[in-house]
Amino acid sequence: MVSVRRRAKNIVIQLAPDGILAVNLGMTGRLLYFRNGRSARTSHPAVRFHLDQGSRLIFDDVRRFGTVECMTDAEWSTRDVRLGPEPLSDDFTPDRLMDGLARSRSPLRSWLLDQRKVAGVGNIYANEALFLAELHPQRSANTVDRARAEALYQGLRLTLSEAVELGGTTLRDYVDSEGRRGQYASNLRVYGREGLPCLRCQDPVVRSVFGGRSAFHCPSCQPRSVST
DNA sequence: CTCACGACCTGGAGGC
DNA sequence: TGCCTCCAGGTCGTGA
Repeated sequence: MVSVRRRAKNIVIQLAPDGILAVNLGMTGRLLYFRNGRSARTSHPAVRFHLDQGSRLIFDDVRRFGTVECMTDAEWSTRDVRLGPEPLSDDFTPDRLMDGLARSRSPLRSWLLDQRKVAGVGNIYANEALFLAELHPQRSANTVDRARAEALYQGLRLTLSEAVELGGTTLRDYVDSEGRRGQYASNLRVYGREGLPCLRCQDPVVRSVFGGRSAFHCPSCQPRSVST
């Protein structure tokens, strides 16, 4: 192993002299590291890597939606280029976001979940960013004006940087390689708060389902209509 | 091409 | 206690 990095929702492990191990945790996957001989407490181990001096790296996944793939650097590159920009990187700009939104009639929440448009945004952070930008999750992407696109850009950057700072969001299963849970769940502004007061206006948060998953929004702060 | 929807899996929570 | 239904952090294939 030479290095470990992240691209979108993939943990990218660079092997030498050529080769990539790409791990996608799916919804319940965990990549757990156990030092030399430490007993490996795993619930649903799927892949075990035996490393130097008795330490192990174990991919554990209850729902088996996660994947571990081995490929060449070239194969990884062809996949990499199909992914959208990293929202916390310099090549993600309000202009680029605005251009992407303008080309699509998808609901905003669906658009944000599409890894080809923006990389690494999941359902929780899509909902959070839309709340910060005061945009309705089902509003068509191409109806967003420049000012709102800027707000969504800032919302994405703020949400993701805060969440990274706190080690991510653990609703139930997620832990990092040392077994630590993410601490961002208690900082969520709208996700999972159905019926609870909006943090801006106190009106109750509404849950809806489209695209097969839950969306949360404040009907007052995030109106569906384009006007207002 | 874009978009909506179902499928893939398992287990925890809550209702009766 | 047990059975049933609903729900879940993601991604991919199909078909309109």
